Amino acid sequence: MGYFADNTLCRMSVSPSLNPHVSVDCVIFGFSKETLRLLLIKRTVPNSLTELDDSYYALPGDLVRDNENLDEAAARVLKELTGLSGIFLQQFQAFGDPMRITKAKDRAWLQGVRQDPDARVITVAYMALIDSNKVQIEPGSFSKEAVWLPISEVPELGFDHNDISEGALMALREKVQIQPIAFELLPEKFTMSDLQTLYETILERDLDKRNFRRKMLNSGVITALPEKQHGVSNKPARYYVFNRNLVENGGLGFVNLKMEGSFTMFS
Amino acid sequence: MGYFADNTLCRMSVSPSLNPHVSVDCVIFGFSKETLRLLLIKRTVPNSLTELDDSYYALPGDLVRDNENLDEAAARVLKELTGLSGIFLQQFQAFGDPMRITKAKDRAWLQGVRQDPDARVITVAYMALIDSNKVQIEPGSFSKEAVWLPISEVPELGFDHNDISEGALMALREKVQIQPIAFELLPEKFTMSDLQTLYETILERDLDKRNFRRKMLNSGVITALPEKQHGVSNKPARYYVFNRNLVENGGLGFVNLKMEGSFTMFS
DNA sequence: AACACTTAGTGTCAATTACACACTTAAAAA
DNA sequence: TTTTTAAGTGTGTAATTGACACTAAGTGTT
Repeated sequence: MGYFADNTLCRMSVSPSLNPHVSVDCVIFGFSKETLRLLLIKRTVPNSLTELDDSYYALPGDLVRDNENLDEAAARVLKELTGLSGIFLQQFQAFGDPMRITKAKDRAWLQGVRQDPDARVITVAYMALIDSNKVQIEPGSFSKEAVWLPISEVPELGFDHNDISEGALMALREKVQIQPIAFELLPEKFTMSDLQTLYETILERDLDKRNFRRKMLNSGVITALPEKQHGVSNKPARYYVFNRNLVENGGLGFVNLKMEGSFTMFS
Repeated sequence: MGYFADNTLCRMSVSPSLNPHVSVDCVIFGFSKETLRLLLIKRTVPNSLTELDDSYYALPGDLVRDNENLDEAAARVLKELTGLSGIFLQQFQAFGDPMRITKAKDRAWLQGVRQDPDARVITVAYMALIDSNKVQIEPGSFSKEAVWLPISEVPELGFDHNDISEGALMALREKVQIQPIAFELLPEKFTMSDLQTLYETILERDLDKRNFRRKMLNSGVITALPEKQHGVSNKPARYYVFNRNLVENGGLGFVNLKMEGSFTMFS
């Protein structure tokens, strides 16, 4: 009933040509087994009319509530799904094509879940970077099932979520070369090889081992630990940690990881 | 009456905690007299209750219509105000704080203009880069008055438009160092000094003349014309043009204009 | 105990790029 | 003719990039 306390809100729909809804969607990246993955949820169409194939994958997302801002809404979605907060979460683009919702399955799902299944929804997309080991998927309000799928194996998703995912991946590729954020995908302690493999995976290109080490160490964004690997059947690798505090407090100056063949400026 | 053709739309407000409206706002940059400027509109509060000071500046913007996507809405706002289309226009951030509309003047203005003045509005912000000489301000639907104000003299704006403007400026500073977009702010033909002054203004720092010329010329993004200035009381400067086609067709590879003191990667 | 296997870890040199720096040139105005 | 103003030009040093191959330290096998 509290919803109706302010009945002016009901007038919102008086000018329907101007009234799309707003949601947030989270493109959640993880990295395991040398593969970039997305955390996707499985939706089952309620009261399905079609006999077969009535479930599909989608990005976790939800409508934005009145009492929260966009960042808060995205953080809420992330927390409800993974139980985690304090995660790297960055808005990257709003999607608002009026034709976003055309697929039959999408409409069927909305029919069962939304008050107004035909309303146009504009979505603000966020990307999250998670150490996927930390995630205990909570079979919560969004979905009974959530899975990490390699980005190369992401199937056709609901709505325009394929577009959104691809946008996120492109944004990640760019950001990773400008800001030291890749670390968010690794555990606290990681080896230099872990880090290099991660960069290679994101950028889809090989990097020189020695040059990579030199750059990373010179940049000052990581610190070597005394500790090494145990129980590996080869020379044990040293562990490193990301200097989160140093980076966030600007103790390092600008750190830029540029494209090969790029042309840089200025004096 | 057409508004009510689909009465399901009226149900949108049945769950009022989920239904913000969506607008676009344009941060329109221009460059003249060696100054970066914003194109702002003056809004006069209709049926003003307050005696004095019933007008204020704001970013041009409008609610998004049902039949257009976000980019189209932004282009429409830009065109209605300036008469121009085909302008550089890029989404940079969505703003959706529930407390966006708290100022008395904003509420007063909305009261006169919107069906539901109390509705929460989420706005998708765009930045536009214009050669300000091209603009013939059309006293159209948005405003009787629009002005170019130096960014250093932008007053307190309506809503959260100061935040949005600052966000746009930061985004511009970053983008200008990654992509050759500054040219959008200059006329077709410009001198090397024009270009350098523009960069210096945006980046708020001095650049070395010789290094700047060398970099720009080596980058291949501009071409020298045979033509020179006339009627200046000093050595006439050569004119250059931006190689728009070459850049847009990727004929140049990546062009990156980096920060001083930056640290780059990879091999 | 010796050896095979696997991944970690290390240094140098050549080429490119960044950065700092000061004088000459071309036009108009005085 | 001289003054004034902004345009235009080159070099040397330091820093960074990028290419490249062998040794080290463990485990598992024979």
